[in-house]
Amino acid sequence: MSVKEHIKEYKRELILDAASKLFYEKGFQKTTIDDIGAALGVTKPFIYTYFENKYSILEHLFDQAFHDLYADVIKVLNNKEGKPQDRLQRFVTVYVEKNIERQKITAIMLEEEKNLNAKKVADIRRKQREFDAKLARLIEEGVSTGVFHVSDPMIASLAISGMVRWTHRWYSPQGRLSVSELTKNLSTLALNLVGCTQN
Amino acid sequence: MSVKEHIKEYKRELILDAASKLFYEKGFQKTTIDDIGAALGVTKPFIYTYFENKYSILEHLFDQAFHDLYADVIKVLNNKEGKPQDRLQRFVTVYVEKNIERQKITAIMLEEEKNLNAKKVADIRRKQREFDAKLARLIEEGVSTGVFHVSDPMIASLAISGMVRWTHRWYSPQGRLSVSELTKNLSTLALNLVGCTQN
DNA sequence: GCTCCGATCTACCACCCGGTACATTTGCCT
DNA sequence: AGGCAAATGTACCGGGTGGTAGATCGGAGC
Repeated sequence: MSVKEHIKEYKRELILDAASKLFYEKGFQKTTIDDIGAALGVTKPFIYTYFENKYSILEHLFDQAFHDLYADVIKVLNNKEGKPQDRLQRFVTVYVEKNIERQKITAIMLEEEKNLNAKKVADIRRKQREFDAKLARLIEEGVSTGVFHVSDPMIASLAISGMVRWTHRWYSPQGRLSVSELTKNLSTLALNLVGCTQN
Repeated sequence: MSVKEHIKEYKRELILDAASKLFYEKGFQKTTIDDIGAALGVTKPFIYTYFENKYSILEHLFDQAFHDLYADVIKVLNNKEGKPQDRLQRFVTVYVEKNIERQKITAIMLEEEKNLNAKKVADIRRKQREFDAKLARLIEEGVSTGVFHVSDPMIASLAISGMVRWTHRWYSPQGRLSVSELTKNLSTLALNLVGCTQN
């Protein structure tokens, strides 16, 4: 990639950053392209040389999110080394960390899904289901080896996801809890939830 | 209340119902007053005789939601009869039922909060915090009587709320689970989560 | 059957905002 | 330095949508 292309890519990132901040604060529909421009000290056509239209900014934000939010988490889920209880603990830790680290985009993904086209929504839903199924399978392993005790691994999987993803609504880095205290607490609660009898 | 006023009230409810359906499907900003009118086979000025403006429809929806979503749940939380584990189980059951029963409005409350004014948001946040604190207190009681085992009741409270509220994203009445199976499962998971050692 | 009043509709306005044509500037290459 | 292309700004358009004024319809009471 040439220097020029690097610069172009960097400008795209700046736009995406400004947009994600505004989408998080005001919502997609209520932020105008002029708002994004103003945040960068730039005018509308600047934005349009880097993105086809307003919708495409949101779409890129979702793509970026899936890439650097889920990549690591899925890696942890796919790593079959260690006992199920250790794997679950590692998973919850990374999942919580990622959710906090990228709180804005996490919130946007939940709140602005309606503004995506049907194809993109279907794509996201599919990835989400795969993710949930992977976690369910991990829980199932723990059940079959006798360390976890739940009657329905899929529900437990969805319960854990809900527990983790809800953090974006209440956790503040300025609050009484550090991220590591939070991850420690939530991974313990997750192990409780699946009825883990060993550590 | 006179017959006339009853009819007026009924028409307001019809508008709110149509609006909530559309807000759920398309989002607040993307649904027009004409959309709402069309859904009712009626024109724009009809809506405006019952609501001051578009925003006020959303506000009434939130008020209604707090009234008939939280009223019963808070009642259960306030009811101090029985052992903590029974109370927690009752709470989760009712909370899940209400979330499913009023899935549309539950989703709207999470996704459209940005469209409320600052005062209303502050009001909602305060009610939410009170709610979370009440649940935390229940968990704390269980901890102090030795049936629950969590290090931070507030986090456990928020974890349970997340677990329950997430259902609106994945539960479908057409799916494999009945509501009662769901409530049974989730209340068990909640008891696990708080490390309940008795039943 | 007539009148009056309230409920609802027709028709319209005005503004906001996504998007674009074209002018202008900037900076790179020779 | 000069010229050229790419990047960015100025100025504008046009559609969509919240909101409203005044016409019209319909029913209750006499």
